[in-house]
Amino acid sequence: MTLSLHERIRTDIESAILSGKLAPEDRLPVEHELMQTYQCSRMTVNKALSALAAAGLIERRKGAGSFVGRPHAHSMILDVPDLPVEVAKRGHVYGYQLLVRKLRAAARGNAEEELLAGGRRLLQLDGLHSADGAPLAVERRLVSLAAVPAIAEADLEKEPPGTWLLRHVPWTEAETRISAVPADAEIARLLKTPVGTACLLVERQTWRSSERITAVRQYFLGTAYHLVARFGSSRP
Amino acid sequence: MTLSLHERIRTDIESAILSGKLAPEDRLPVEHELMQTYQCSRMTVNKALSALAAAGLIERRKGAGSFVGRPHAHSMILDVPDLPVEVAKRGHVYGYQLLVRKLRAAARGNAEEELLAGGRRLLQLDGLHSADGAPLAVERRLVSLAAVPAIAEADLEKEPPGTWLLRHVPWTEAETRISAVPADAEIARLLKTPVGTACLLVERQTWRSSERITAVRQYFLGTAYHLVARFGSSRP
DNA sequence: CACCTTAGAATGTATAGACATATGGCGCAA
DNA sequence: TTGCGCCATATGTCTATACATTCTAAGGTG
Repeated sequence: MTLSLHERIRTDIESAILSGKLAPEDRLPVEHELMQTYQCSRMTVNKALSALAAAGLIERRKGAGSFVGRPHAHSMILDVPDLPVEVAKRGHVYGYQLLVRKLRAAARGNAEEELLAGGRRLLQLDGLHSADGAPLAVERRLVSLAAVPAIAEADLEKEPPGTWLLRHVPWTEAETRISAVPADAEIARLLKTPVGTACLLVERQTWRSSERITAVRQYFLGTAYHLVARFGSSRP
Repeated sequence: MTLSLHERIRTDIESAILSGKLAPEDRLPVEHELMQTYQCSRMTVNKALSALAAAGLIERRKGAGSFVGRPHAHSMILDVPDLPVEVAKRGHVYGYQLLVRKLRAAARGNAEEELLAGGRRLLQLDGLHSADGAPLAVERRLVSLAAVPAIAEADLEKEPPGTWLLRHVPWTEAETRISAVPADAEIARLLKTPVGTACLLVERQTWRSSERITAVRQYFLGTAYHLVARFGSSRP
């Protein structure tokens, strides 16, 4: 694989930074120096440096120069896969069972639900995810009918609502909270596990622009599931 | 904030994708059409499309065209904050206590430890994080002396090793596993909680290129801590 | 009908130049 | 000495063009 010139410039600088030859806050050669070094035009140098800046490795300041960025943006990519797909990838047979389907108003005094409902009704969907027939997770989901009227007619007996929503409703923003909680009586019964078992609790809300679409709480059997987040380029 | 032209083209297409106007696999207008639409040169269009491709939102195929990417959408940004900073941000007083500091060889037969050690010794660091004096998390960390010889002389009594490493050792890749486990006897004793309490277990390994730097297991008191991941721009 | 060739289309890379705009340091003046 | 303004510096954006590379589809040939 022969690299193009701007890729070569980019990787040269990248490895200088990663190897420590260039330390954080160090100043990089200015564009005209790099033009001379690589005997190329300024646009080519610019493309390489812009890519590094977009990746967060360097910081460019108009009028001042280019500088190596502070150690790291401590943020990683968290894969939040579709459960059926993820279970299948691990070699198990995925199953879903709809437990509760209920059209109702937002609970009075529950600010979260009232924001989600937006004056109209909510669709509550409780369900159980399983792998090879064994319970994996139980979820309670609320969907805003104001935002997604079409879901009232969707067939959600076999297909989990998360998957349906993924395919039918584009969202622009989402927030996920991850914590560990003991299973209460109801969760324990559904997951066929003792009360108090450690569960991974995933709470997620999604928006389209500023309109709230759905909120979900998923309780995973702690020993049977984990999330993975990555930073970096490689791929195991 | 007035956007530059290539930024405007980029955000226009971006919002068309996120709003669903452009579906995955859809073909984008070709560069010459966009030149006409925006009355600009091809380089400007190219810059916008290249940025979208770098971000993974679109895929460009030489000779064929540009296409909206597969919904790689559900990967989110997970903040992996420095614990002292995070605790302070929540308005508590952070504390750290080093429990064990031990230079040792990799455990025989433990492939993970042997890979990390790389033929040399490991530094084992066990410690307890607390907020307002109450135990928050216990961690066991192994650092490769082959990769980070300098840590042998570091003062790690007050400053947690994670913070020291963040400041002194650049890493290029990291992987985090998140799961929920019950506290065993030792963890429970250190966290001053009953055996079996639900704990959030965060396991992280970091590399510089292909050289392993450190591996850590952190047990968080489930009720006292949570992680947050986001997708999208705004939101508190 | 199956296969090969080929022309056109679309992106990839690179050049040379122009003007815009933010920065920081130097020198001049109060 | 201090403060202000100017200017050289460096990046930001954009143009117009050129040629390379790869894919697609049309059309011809056996």
